[in-house]
Amino acid sequence: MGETMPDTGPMTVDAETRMQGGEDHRAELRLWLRLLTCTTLIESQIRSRLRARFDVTLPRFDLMAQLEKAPEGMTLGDLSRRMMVSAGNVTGLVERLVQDGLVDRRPAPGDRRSALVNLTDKGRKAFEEMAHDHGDWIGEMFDGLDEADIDTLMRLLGKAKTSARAAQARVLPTSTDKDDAHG
Amino acid sequence: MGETMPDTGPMTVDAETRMQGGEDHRAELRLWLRLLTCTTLIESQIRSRLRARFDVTLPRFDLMAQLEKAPEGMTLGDLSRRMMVSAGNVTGLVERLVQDGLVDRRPAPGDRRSALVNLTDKGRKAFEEMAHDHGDWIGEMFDGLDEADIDTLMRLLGKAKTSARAAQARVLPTSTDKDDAHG
DNA sequence: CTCAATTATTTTAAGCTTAAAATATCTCTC
DNA sequence: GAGAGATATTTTAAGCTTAAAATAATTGAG
Repeated sequence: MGETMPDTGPMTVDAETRMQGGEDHRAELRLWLRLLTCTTLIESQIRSRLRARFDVTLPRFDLMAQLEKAPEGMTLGDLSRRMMVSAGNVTGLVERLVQDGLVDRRPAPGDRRSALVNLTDKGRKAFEEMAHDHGDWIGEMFDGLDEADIDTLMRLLGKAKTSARAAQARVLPTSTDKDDAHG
Repeated sequence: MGETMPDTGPMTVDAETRMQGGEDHRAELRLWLRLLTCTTLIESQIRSRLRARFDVTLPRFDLMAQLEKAPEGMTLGDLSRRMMVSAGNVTGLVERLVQDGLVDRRPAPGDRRSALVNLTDKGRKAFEEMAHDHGDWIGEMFDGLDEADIDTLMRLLGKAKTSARAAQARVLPTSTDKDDAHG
């Protein structure tokens, strides 16, 4: 099959052959790498600037950012889900933030398993200051994009998000159905 | 100034006032959060599937992926730059991969400070198997995007990457400006 | 009510990650 | 060819992160 055909560049005989049975995911892989590069690039800068100017770590800032949007406080489980990190991770972060006096935790009313975490006054004040600079940094980082670029990215990343969640749902046994006849 | 003006919703006097001196970065912040969500979502799934099916961590897979593209091997410094992680991080990862027999390291010819890292036969074989599934997973994850979506995302994320690097260059005083090379 | 399953959190062990300091080698200039 | 500065890597300390097991409280079915 095609043994005399010369290599004609990216789309070689091998690649075509491979596509008969499975699929080629070259474009998707390149997209994934670029997405990862972008995120890593921005994340590293934010981390390093937060440390340099405020002596705070990015995960602590992220946790405080969640709390700032929740005046009633959040449980550790809420934080874990919103931040998309493990429960044990949140336990440790909250511990250290309590130590710093930036958040407090108290028993949740009505459920003795849960604790409610809140920003302290000190924490709220510190966060506002950091958030102001953080916003400027993000603005600077995306300076090269115009409004239309941002809109388009929001839309397509939304699509990607939905697609990735669908893949996740397909692979997770999903919850409590012992007799899911059709997956 | 404006002391009798009532609060009229999201765009308050405070927000407008703030915009006189500085800028508002609401759209950019939302974009950053969405970018981060997408990356985290995909990264978590890849990490968990790599662990479940191959008992390997994502950083080890990433390091092997770099080596696979470099038949001549890479120094630790090369790996650190390409993977965008610290040098000390690479030291530890290589150590553990050598332990597993997946890579080897030997003195770099001509520079006694450096070491060249290469995939072993075992490592190359293991990587190829993992890479095959990994490609499928990424393909599945971006299943909801068509070709045009992917092209547009590549283009706009490229723009974002350039913009973020520019911000970085502006803040780093010392740089020999070698980072625009991408292989 | 009672017990099994679920949910919330903590603990543990292993590994990842960074920044900064330390070591060793190299390169370039005089 | 010596010494200053640059580069490659390792070490260290602290903190982040996960998966899995353990603990504790809640819920729901019978």
